[in-house]
Amino acid sequence: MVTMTEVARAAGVSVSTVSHVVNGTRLVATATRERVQHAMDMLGYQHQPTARSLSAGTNRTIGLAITVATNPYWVELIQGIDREATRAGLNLIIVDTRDDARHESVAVANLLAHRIEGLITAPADGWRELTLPMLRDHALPYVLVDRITPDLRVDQVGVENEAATIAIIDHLISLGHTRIGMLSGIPGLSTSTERVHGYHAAHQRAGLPVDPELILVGSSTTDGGRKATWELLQFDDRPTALFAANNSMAIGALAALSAAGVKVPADMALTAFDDFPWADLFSPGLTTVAQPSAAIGARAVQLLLRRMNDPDAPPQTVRLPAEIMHRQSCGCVSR
Amino acid sequence: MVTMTEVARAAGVSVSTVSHVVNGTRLVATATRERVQHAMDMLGYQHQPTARSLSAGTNRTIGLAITVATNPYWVELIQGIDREATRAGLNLIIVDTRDDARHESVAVANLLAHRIEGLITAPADGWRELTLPMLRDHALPYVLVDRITPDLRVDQVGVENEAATIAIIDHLISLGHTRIGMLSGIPGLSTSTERVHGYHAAHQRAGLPVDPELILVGSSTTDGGRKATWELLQFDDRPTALFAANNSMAIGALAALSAAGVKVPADMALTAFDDFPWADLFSPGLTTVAQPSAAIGARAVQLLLRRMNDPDAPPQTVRLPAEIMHRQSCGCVSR
DNA sequence: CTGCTTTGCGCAAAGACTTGCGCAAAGCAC
DNA sequence: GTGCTTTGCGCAAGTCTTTGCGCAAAGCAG
Repeated sequence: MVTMTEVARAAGVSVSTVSHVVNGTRLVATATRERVQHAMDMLGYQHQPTARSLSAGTNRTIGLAITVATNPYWVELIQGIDREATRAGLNLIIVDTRDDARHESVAVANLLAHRIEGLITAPADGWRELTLPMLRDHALPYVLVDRITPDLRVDQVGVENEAATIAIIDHLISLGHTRIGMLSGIPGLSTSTERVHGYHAAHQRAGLPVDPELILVGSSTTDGGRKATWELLQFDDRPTALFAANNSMAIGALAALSAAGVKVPADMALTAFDDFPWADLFSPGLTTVAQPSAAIGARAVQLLLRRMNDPDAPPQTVRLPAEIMHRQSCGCVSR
Repeated sequence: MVTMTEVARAAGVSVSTVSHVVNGTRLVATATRERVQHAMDMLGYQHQPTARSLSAGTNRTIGLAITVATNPYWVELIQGIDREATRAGLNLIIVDTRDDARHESVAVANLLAHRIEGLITAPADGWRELTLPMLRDHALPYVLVDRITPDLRVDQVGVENEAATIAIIDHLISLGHTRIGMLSGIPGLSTSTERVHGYHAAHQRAGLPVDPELILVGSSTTDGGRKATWELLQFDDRPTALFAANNSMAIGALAALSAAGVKVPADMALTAFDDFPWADLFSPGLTTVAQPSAAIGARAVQLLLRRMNDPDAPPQTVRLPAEIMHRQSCGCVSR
């Protein structure tokens, strides 16, 4: 492996000078700089940030701890983070948390061992007990994405769950629906509770009573969505519209409805949180709430950068607006 | 940050002893070892593999360079690699290649900077020119997954594309189909060509002629699949069955067929490569070729381990068998 | 008790890089 | 020409860990 020492010898300068041209940390005469550059090219010098991090304690690398899941929302989030990190000159390395607090903590320990200087994470349930203490021990700057913890003073980015839910429920109400079923996500996650809040708020605003029986837990899975939908279909006083709090449950709902021979949107209107690329390939096309995943990711990187530069900055919670993608399943017959 | 020096002082031993108890590299008297352990616990010592890699040149970390995509196949592959790496005591860090050779090379350079000791990658087109030379320069052990390059003597793992395709086409033929349309993937990738080979081989074996017009490029995307299907529907002598070479194209096909009012499987049988969780939620359920993604990932890790231990071992190409998931879309009315 | 082996541990160099300090040369005003 | 400021660069210490070498103590056979 070719080291700075060799480059220095080849260029006839000291290693400190080589270091300074590599990092641009102090002025180096143009002629000297070019000699060094040339020597590096000749020898094929490869910088070793890992050694730098030893002495300088910095390597421009941030970590992302997230669950690697098939959900397009996560994938776009990761892509958004990756792109923004690249733009900011940061290296990004990713580890899988498996959405499990125990595994999350070992994954983060792994990142820590690689001397990351900041962390972005979509915390699993149990994160506060297992992972957070490690981050504090290391005084590592971090920001939370997707899942917001309101009672914690930390930097975090998510979508406007409540407002978006209100908007879509509102839409259903304006179409004349008064009994709207809801399939809610994994209990305990902030995203789940916020969406339920939105459901209530929309009803209240419209002066409509909420029938608590219409809110079923679908646990964010396809199977959970299917079962919950099936239950709703058993009611004497069936809902006429359905809102699934994420895309997997929506797919489950779709399956249950078609199995039961319920026509969408004629017999039942259907809407969902989370857009996905083939949402309009179903017939009818699914009306969804599209999260700005990439923007959320980018914003997370920016927050992290800010925190890395100023550890004492006041913590910030950012909410990005979502967009309703009108298709056919809601029955409003647009396009 | 607490270093070995501090632990050593606290335990009243030298740093070398601390290092040896941490790594188990030489015999340390039980009493001493316990003192050191205790000191580490008290001080909350965190090992710094990055510093080790400086002097010892090893840190037990491997990298994964892969495209972070919504395709469930990739996701399961990543999960398989992650689990097997954990089992083997290896740390895994992931970077996104965006399935683009240029970006892939910077991502790999990033990994290299973190002193990984091995790499698993699903190479993008152009990999041989941009990334491979870097790997060779660094003498880095690596293994390829998913995409097999037959003319390169390297370690690689993939699925039996040809055999699996033969099996599924055979199934269609046995159901009486003689004109079978094929939607093929991104041209140039080994997976694509192998599946086309399988298509031909199955026909040959059955003594059936191949009509080249029936093989259309769908480029592995939903949209490509839809367009190609639409074209096939225009033929006077329409195919009676369809085989999509990946899941995205299958979804596109499904969309095109339903838009055209073609009933599956009555008017057109449909099968596809790549299973996905909600394949049986469509009606009819999609008959697919399921790849053992997790097993492929695990195997890749094993191959890498072997190569890391023995750089001169003969390169190995591993093919894992796929499984046909019979559902309704093929028209064979199983279950 | 002597001399040899084994067991247990410390010393110090090495590994690749950064950076505070300080020196020398050049530039400049007077 | 003199004295002061810039500009440009080298020296060497420091970062955390590993490991070859070698020393001391303990164990043991004779």
